[in-house]
Amino acid sequence: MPHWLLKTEPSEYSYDDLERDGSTLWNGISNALAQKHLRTFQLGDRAFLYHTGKEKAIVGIVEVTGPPEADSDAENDKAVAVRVKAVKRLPRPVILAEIKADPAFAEWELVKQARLSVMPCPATLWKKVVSLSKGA
DNA sequence: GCCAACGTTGGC
DNA sequence: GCCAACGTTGGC
Repeated sequence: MPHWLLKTEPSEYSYDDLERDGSTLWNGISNALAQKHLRTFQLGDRAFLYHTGKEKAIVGIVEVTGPPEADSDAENDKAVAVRVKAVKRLPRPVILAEIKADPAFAEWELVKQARLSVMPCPATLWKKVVSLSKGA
Protein backbone atom coordinates (compact mmCIF):
# COMPACT_ATOMS: atom_id res chain seq x y z
CA MET A 1 0.00 0.00 0.00
CA PRO A 2 1.69 3.20 -1.12
CA HIS A 3 2.03 6.20 1.13
CA TRP A 4 1.88 9.87 0.20
CA LEU A 5 2.33 13.40 1.40
CA LEU A 6 -0.15 16.19 0.80
CA LYS A 7 0.72 19.82 1.34
CA THR A 8 -1.63 22.48 2.48
CA GLU A 9 -1.40 26.09 3.56
CA PRO A 10 -3.00 25.95 7.02
CA SER A 11 -4.56 29.38 6.71
CA GLU A 12 -6.46 27.99 3.72
CA TYR A 13 -7.20 24.50 4.98
CA SER A 14 -5.53 22.93 7.99
CA TYR A 15 -5.52 19.59 9.75
CA ASP A 16 -7.83 21.22 12.29
CA ASP A 17 -10.28 21.94 9.50
CA LEU A 18 -10.11 18.33 8.34
CA GLU A 19 -10.72 17.02 11.86
CA ARG A 20 -13.71 19.34 12.13
CA ASP A 21 -15.05 18.25 8.72
CA GLY A 22 -14.24 14.57 9.19
CA SER A 23 -13.46 14.24 5.50
CA THR A 24 -12.93 16.57 2.58
CA LEU A 25 -12.48 16.44 -1.16
CA TRP A 26 -8.81 17.19 -1.83
CA ASN A 27 -9.11 19.27 -4.96
CA GLY A 28 -7.63 22.30 -6.66
CA ILE A 29 -4.39 20.48 -7.58
CA SER A 30 -3.27 21.85 -10.94
CA ASN A 31 0.39 20.89 -11.17
CA ALA A 32 0.85 18.11 -13.72
CA LEU A 33 3.16 15.91 -11.63
CA ALA A 34 0.99 16.35 -8.55
CA GLN A 35 -2.03 15.34 -10.65
CA LYS A 36 -0.16 12.29 -11.92
CA HIS A 37 0.45 11.16 -8.36
CA LEU A 38 -3.11 11.94 -7.33
CA ARG A 39 -4.51 9.77 -10.11
CA THR A 40 -2.76 6.72 -8.65
CA PHE A 41 -4.26 7.15 -5.17
CA GLN A 42 -6.30 4.17 -4.04
CA LEU A 43 -8.92 3.58 -1.41
CA GLY A 44 -7.22 3.01 1.93
CA ASP A 45 -3.90 4.67 1.05
CA ARG A 46 -2.54 6.89 3.78
CA ALA A 47 -0.85 10.24 3.47
CA PHE A 48 0.90 12.69 5.72
CA LEU A 49 -0.56 16.17 5.86
CA TYR A 50 2.10 18.87 5.71
CA HIS A 51 1.52 22.49 6.64
CA THR A 52 3.42 25.02 4.52
CA GLY A 53 3.95 28.70 5.31
CA LYS A 54 4.81 29.56 8.89
CA GLU A 55 4.58 26.02 10.22
CA LYS A 56 6.55 23.91 7.72
CA ALA A 57 5.76 20.66 9.52
CA ILE A 58 4.11 17.29 9.01
CA VAL A 59 1.18 17.41 11.40
CA GLY A 60 -1.05 14.42 10.83
CA ILE A 61 -2.16 11.37 8.89
CA VAL A 62 -5.08 11.14 6.49
CA GLU A 63 -6.66 8.20 4.68
CA VAL A 64 -8.02 8.03 1.15
CA THR A 65 -11.71 7.12 1.33
CA GLY A 66 -12.53 6.81 -2.35
CA PRO A 67 -10.97 6.47 -5.77
CA PRO A 68 -9.85 9.61 -7.65
CA GLU A 69 -12.81 11.47 -9.11
CA ALA A 70 -13.16 14.35 -11.54
CA ASP A 71 -12.32 17.72 -10.01
CA SER A 72 -15.42 19.58 -11.11
CA ASP A 73 -13.95 22.96 -10.11
CA ALA A 74 -10.89 22.59 -12.30
CA GLU A 75 -10.50 24.19 -15.70
CA ASN A 76 -8.68 21.11 -16.93
CA ASP A 77 -11.43 18.52 -17.27
CA LYS A 78 -8.93 15.70 -16.77
CA ALA A 79 -8.03 16.97 -13.32
CA VAL A 80 -8.87 14.66 -10.44
CA ALA A 81 -9.60 15.12 -6.76
CA VAL A 82 -9.53 12.59 -3.94
CA ARG A 83 -11.63 12.33 -0.80
CA VAL A 84 -9.62 11.97 2.39
CA LYS A 85 -10.48 11.70 6.07
CA ALA A 86 -8.52 12.60 9.17
CA VAL A 87 -6.94 9.57 10.82
CA LYS A 88 -4.84 11.02 13.60
CA ARG A 89 -2.67 13.93 14.44
CA LEU A 90 0.98 13.06 14.99
CA PRO A 91 2.04 13.01 18.67
CA ARG A 92 4.06 16.09 17.77
CA PRO A 93 4.66 17.85 14.44
CA VAL A 94 7.81 16.89 12.58
CA ILE A 95 9.28 20.10 11.25
CA LEU A 96 10.99 20.57 7.92
CA ALA A 97 14.26 21.59 9.58
CA GLU A 98 14.68 18.21 11.24
CA ILE A 99 13.73 16.41 8.05
CA LYS A 100 16.36 18.40 6.17
CA ALA A 101 18.88 17.69 8.91
CA ASP A 102 18.59 13.93 8.40
CA PRO A 103 20.41 12.60 5.31
CA ALA A 104 17.85 9.79 5.01
CA PHE A 105 15.39 12.35 3.65
CA ALA A 106 17.80 14.05 1.23
CA GLU A 107 16.29 12.50 -1.89
CA TRP A 108 12.68 13.09 -0.89
CA GLU A 109 10.68 15.52 -3.01
CA LEU A 110 9.68 17.41 0.13
CA VAL A 111 13.32 18.45 0.38
CA LYS A 112 14.35 18.44 -3.28
CA GLN A 113 11.28 19.90 -4.91
CA ALA A 114 9.75 22.44 -2.60
CA ARG A 115 6.88 23.35 -4.88
CA LEU A 116 5.45 19.87 -5.41
CA SER A 117 2.19 19.55 -3.45
CA VAL A 118 1.43 15.85 -3.86
CA MET A 119 4.25 13.30 -3.62
CA PRO A 120 4.93 9.70 -2.72
CA CYS A 121 6.42 8.88 0.67
CA PRO A 122 8.60 5.76 0.57
CA ALA A 123 7.78 3.28 3.34
CA THR A 124 11.14 3.73 5.03
CA LEU A 125 10.63 7.49 5.24
CA TRP A 126 7.07 7.03 6.44
CA LYS A 127 8.31 4.93 9.35
CA LYS A 128 11.03 7.40 10.10
CA VAL A 129 8.64 10.34 10.30
CA VAL A 130 6.27 8.37 12.54
CA SER A 131 9.20 7.44 14.73
CA LEU A 132 10.42 11.05 14.90
CA SER A 133 6.94 12.22 15.86
CA LYS A 134 7.07 9.97 18.91
CA GLY A 135 10.37 11.43 20.04
CA ALA A 136 11.10 14.46 22.18
C1' DG B 1 9.41 40.93 1.89
C1' DC B 2 12.68 38.67 -1.01
C1' DC B 3 13.99 35.56 -4.27
C1' DA B 4 15.18 30.80 -6.14
C1' DA B 5 13.06 27.28 -8.42
C1' DC B 6 9.98 25.91 -11.40
C1' DG B 7 5.72 26.00 -14.35
C1' DT B 8 3.15 28.32 -17.97
C1' DT B 9 2.36 31.34 -21.72
C1' DG B 10 2.83 33.36 -26.03
C1' DG B 11 5.59 35.39 -29.87
C1' DC B 12 8.32 33.92 -33.35
C1' DG C 1 8.92 23.62 -31.23
C1' DC C 2 11.94 26.96 -28.91
C1' DC C 3 12.70 30.02 -25.44
C1' DA C 4 12.14 34.62 -23.18
C1' DA C 5 9.06 36.70 -20.22
C1' DC C 6 6.13 36.26 -16.74
C1' DG C 7 3.54 34.19 -12.72
C1' DT C 8 3.40 31.26 -8.60
C1' DT C 9 4.96 28.69 -4.72
C1' DG C 10 7.10 28.27 -0.60
C1' DG C 11 11.44 28.48 2.13
C1' DC C 12 14.27 31.77 4.17
